[in-house]
Amino acid sequence: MQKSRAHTEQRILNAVNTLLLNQGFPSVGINAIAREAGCDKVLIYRYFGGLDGLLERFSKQQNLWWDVDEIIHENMDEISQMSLPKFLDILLKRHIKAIQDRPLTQEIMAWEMSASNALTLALHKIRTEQGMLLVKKVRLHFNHPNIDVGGILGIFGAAINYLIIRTRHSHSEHEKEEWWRLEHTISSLLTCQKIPV
Amino acid sequence: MQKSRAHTEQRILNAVNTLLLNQGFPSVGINAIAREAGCDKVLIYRYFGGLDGLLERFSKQQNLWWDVDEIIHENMDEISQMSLPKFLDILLKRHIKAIQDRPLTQEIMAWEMSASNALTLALHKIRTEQGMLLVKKVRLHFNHPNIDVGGILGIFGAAINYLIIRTRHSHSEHEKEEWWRLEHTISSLLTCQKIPV
DNA sequence: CAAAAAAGTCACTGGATAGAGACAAGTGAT
DNA sequence: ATCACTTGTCTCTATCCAGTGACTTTTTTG
Repeated sequence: MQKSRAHTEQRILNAVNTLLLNQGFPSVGINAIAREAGCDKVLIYRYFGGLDGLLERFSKQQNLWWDVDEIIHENMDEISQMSLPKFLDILLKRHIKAIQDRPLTQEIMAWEMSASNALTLALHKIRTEQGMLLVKKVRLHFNHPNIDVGGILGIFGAAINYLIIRTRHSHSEHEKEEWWRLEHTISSLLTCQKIPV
Repeated sequence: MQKSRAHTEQRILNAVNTLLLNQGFPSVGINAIAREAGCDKVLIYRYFGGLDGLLERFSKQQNLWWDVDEIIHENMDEISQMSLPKFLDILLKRHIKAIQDRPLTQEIMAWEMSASNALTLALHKIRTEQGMLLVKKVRLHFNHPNIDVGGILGIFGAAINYLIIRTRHSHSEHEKEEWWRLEHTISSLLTCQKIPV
């Protein structure tokens, strides 16, 4: 084991990752991280200035949220041939996939429900920023000023986040079916084909 | 201070309530409860068999969730004059109010995101039961077999829960407006008046 | 009134936590 | 090679936590 600050810092950062994924956020503390990293906890204070500094650094080297290009990768022509509901439906499906692919983000979103720290703040910031960018971009292509695109994406996004967080540790076969049902219901609500008056 | 088991038990149960509301679920432990109740923690073990037993008793004397009658108080005639979307919209607005009126439930729902215990299990049980009853009752009045009433209520319910949990400790004036916007967007989505193809 | 049962107090164990200080070992420059 | 600096280990304090056993006080019961 070499004596190099860079390597130790990385081991500590990796320990945060491992602990969050395997034990969940309640286990993330100075002692547990040092134990997992195989180093002394005093190094966490020296190198990162404590847990909050560490989490802030950690947040910066992680890809915690989608950016707009991960959610919209059509060109202008393809978009303009679509209806707004259809397009929103696609965006939400990509949002689901993006969050499902980020178990770390799921854990931090769960953490967000009970506490505030450098990690949850970083997540909140990037999510808000990208959310506004996304709405702006959608607005650019579809001119329906009386439609609350942000509100619609916000509601379905909230529902998706809630369901992902609550089911993040159960991996039954039944679940795939549930997610399929969810996506189907979202599509129905957006495209309004299913509810007769 | 009298020496009566019944009174002490009630003081302990009240302490759980106070702690959950004022300090949040991370503070709910044997020591803190005993301190708040002004008694020795050994009594919690004797009377309730430990924290889990206490939480189970606590859950039984609380009104943690709506029952169907709190959500549907129309008679059959009134319902049959309504459209299904309009009716679901009303149900969801009542759900919002019912949860907003139960700060204890909000806290337990937040707890649910990070742990499982007697309280979260009790909440999960009653919520599932009442949810199924509600869907059943709606189905009774509106015969639209191809509409996934449970799915629709599930999605909007999830969104509402998520937003309530995340904003449960911030009481800005701005928020009332946000909730109004939320209800408005839900109405739009259900009644499908706002999204042209 | 006296004995038994219940209610309540106190002190302890064993384990975990967040910090800080003292010290040893390695590294680089002169 | 020596000196200064960095890296890393170890120890110590002070709290907090859940849980248990021994004890005293009060209440109930015969």
